[in-house]
Amino acid sequence: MAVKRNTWQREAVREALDSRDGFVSAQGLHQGLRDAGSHIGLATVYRALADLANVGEADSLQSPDGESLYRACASTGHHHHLICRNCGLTVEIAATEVEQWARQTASDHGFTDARHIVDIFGLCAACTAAAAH
Amino acid sequence: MAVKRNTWQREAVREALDSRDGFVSAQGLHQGLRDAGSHIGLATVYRALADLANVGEADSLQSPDGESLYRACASTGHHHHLICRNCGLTVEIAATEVEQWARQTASDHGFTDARHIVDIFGLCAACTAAAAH
DNA sequence: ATCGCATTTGATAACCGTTATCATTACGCG
DNA sequence: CGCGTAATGATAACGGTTATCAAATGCGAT
Repeated sequence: MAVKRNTWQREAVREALDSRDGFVSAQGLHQGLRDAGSHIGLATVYRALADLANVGEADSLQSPDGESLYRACASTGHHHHLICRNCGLTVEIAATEVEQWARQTASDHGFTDARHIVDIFGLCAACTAAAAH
Repeated sequence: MAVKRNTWQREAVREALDSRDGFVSAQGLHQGLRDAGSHIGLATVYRALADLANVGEADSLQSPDGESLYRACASTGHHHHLICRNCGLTVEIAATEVEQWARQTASDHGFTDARHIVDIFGLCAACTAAAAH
């Protein structure tokens, strides 16, 4: 484990992730890769995603029903998401103020190594209209 | 299913939830009830918690490792939590500013019916000290 | 108070996503 | 080219949640 090797599988996962706009589940990504003809294994997808998340190249969050969702992450900066609970549309939101608030609040209470979960679930304009009829 | 019946089990779950300060996992709550001498079943705890969450008497969130956590929801006001990822210590934090920010951000993007998840996970002072030696 | 019946309960099995296992493959360096 | 070792992948194990279904129980009607 001393050195990370460059395998085509890892690249495939990275690319597949980049090519998607919203969040994808590990299984979804795996399915997509298989459909595209790749013989990549499920376990490998999980490992690759976990690695990407560790290095900071991907963001992960838990969907309301317990799945882990991943998303290619603009390398710099940490941002949050506004997610349509109906169609899955995802909007990135910069939240500098919230960042600061979170850090501040955590240290006010003596907490260290603070990570925060800040995500907003709602109905996007389109789905709101569709639901209103 | 037309009418909800009042069973002692449902009450037991509600009270057990009220008596706890932070978030509890369904299994944790079940364990606690069993320890307290109750013969309540695991499935029932899950059902009761889901019901409470539906009615709005409880809030639920997903822990980073995929468990569903529940907490009694103070009827008035909505607040967030600072949770020690090691010992589970939970501190309630008022977040008026964040509330407002979330609502604003959502509507800025045309989203409606916005709920937000805002929680901070970290290491509390005690656990930080313990981990540092 | 009692009856009747539909809802709820509870032990367990099924489910689903994730992680571990371990023999096999193949990257990377000399 | 060849070796050592990390990565892969099929599958089993795992843990939390949900479904199943017979038995128990609340609740309105009597």
